[in-house]
Amino acid sequence: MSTDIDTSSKSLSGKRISESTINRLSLYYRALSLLEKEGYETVSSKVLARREKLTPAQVRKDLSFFGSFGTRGLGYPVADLKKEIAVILGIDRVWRVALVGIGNIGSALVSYKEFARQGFQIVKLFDNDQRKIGSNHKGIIVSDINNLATELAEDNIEMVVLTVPATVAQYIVDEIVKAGIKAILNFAPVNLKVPDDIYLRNENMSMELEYLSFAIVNNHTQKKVKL
Amino acid sequence: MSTDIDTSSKSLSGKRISESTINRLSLYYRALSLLEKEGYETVSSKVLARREKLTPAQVRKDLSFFGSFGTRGLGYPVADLKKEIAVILGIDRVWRVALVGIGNIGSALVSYKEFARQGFQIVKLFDNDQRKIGSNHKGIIVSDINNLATELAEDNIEMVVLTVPATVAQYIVDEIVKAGIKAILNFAPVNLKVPDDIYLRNENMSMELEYLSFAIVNNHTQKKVKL
DNA sequence: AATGTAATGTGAAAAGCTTCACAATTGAAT
DNA sequence: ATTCAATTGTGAAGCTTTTCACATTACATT
Ligand SMILES: NC(=O)c1ccc[n+]([C@@H]2O[C@H](COP(=O)([O-])OP(=O)(O)OC[C@H]3O[C@@H](n4cnc5c(N)ncnc54)[C@H](O)[C@@H]3O)[C@@H](O)[C@H]2O)c1
Ligand SMILES: NC(=O)c1ccc[n+]([C@@H]2O[C@H](COP(=O)([O-])OP(=O)(O)OC[C@H]3O[C@@H](n4cnc5c(N)ncnc54)[C@H](O)[C@@H]3O)[C@@H](O)[C@H]2O)c1
Repeated sequence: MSTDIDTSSKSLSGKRISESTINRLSLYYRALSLLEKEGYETVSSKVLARREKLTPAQVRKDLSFFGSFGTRGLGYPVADLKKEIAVILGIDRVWRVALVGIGNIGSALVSYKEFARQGFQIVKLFDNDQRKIGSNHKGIIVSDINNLATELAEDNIEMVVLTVPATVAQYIVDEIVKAGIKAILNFAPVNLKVPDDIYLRNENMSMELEYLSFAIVNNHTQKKVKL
Repeated sequence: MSTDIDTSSKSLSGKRISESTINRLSLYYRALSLLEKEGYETVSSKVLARREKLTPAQVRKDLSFFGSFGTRGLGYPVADLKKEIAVILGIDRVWRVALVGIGNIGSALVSYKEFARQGFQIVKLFDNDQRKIGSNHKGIIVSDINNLATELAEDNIEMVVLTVPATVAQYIVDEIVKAGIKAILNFAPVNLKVPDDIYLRNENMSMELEYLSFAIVNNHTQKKVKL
């Protein structure tokens, strides 16, 4: 047993948390939000697992990387665990996000209230189309892409959502990196080159449809593919 | 059963193909399309890997699950390999897709020409909003959600893209399943329950933003960029 | 024909991730 | 106070995926 006073969360130094674990934390967070609304005070790994189609062992293992949040015999305190996960994921704060490319998908994302509710506030929009620059989208005036660097800095932007055509995505991402942004969510179906210290995630919808196509054609089972 | 002579593709019975391998096939396909446009006739696993930030061994291993498509000393024939992958993924044909929920994100997806170019043709739209039913989106008249089952069948729809509010997603998905659809791409941030024989994929954008948030806050060293 | 070079295809090793299984702990019931 | 039931936290086992390394093959050059 530990003799010192344990402040629930563990130090992560030296530990490598897998991408899958991080993604599952998002699922736990979502499930806990719902459980909280439904009035649950505690939840077992078994119930939490069932809610997101995972296994109880997986839930416990994932959480154990970050601390001991549960009570043996009882389960996890819903509200507290939710807060803990928010801290781990870094969503216990507001992130100032800019979006570049106010086209079809960009407009849809700006209108999406759930992002702001999760702490991701889109506060800046950029485009290169003169008809769009200066126009108002959900209370935000679209800025000229030529002012990207200065306005990103002025507004303390920390993340950028990129929804420009694939043909210009690499050029724009280079500008975003030059401006000092460290995290980018890209929707263009192209493999962007960024320095090692930039966090880049890609949203690839065609890939998901192609997965479905493969599944049907090869008569494959959801988790483990059997041909 | 089959007494066919062996064609270039391997017999895959009993072999398990990982989800990652399938996803990487999509990336190879994308890279090959580009290489073809650029005029390349052959490509080595080394070059193909560099194009999508993977390793040459991974490329060769992935492809080897499905056959021997390359020539030692030379590499892979670009156009042929592209066709082979199209067959494997089942995108050497047109898929008839319906979209349910013509809101912000649904409208963006309907306008997205790249899907059709990849063989995913959105040919049917459904909504429950009287102001939307009967209206024209990119040449498609929005149908009443109440006619879902009959119209999906009449139109030989094989996949559904679901872009309705999270609160009604489970109800709608039940109807879609009842109508005999086997593949669904869901955008609502909710864990949908479907029978084992239904292929369901989820597009979760909040999860990607939360990953970025985690990465920044924890100064997370990423092994690889998420596909 | 022989040699050199490039690059595949693939078993085997290494690394990574998930599941197992159980001691430990808590709260409730007797 | 003791027993019982529930459930966590975790090392170890089991499984999957990735990487390694090299024999093999094809073509070009001499
Ligand atoms: N629409 C979808 O459903 C969908 C789905 C998946 C992926 N995508 C991808 O998302 C991206 C955007 O798609 P879309 O359908 O919204 O396209 P779109 O043409 O509607 O929007 C692109 C926007 O980017 C702006 N833009 C172009 N060049 C720019 C530049 N140099 N600087 C700043 N802004 C610039 C345009 O003015 C336009 O507003 C594309 O890469 C597309 O492949 C779209
Ligand atoms: N907008 C985004 O950028 C975004 C991003 C990620 C996820 N999502 C998710 O996608 C879904 C749609 O988001 P949105 O922003 O487009 O919302 P939206 O409200 O603009 O669109 C939803 C559409 O579904 C229709 N609808 C509602 N109930 C229906 C029913 N019973 N049958 C048929 N149609 C019905 C509505 O009439 C509307 O047209 C939501 O689940 C949302 O969480 C949206």
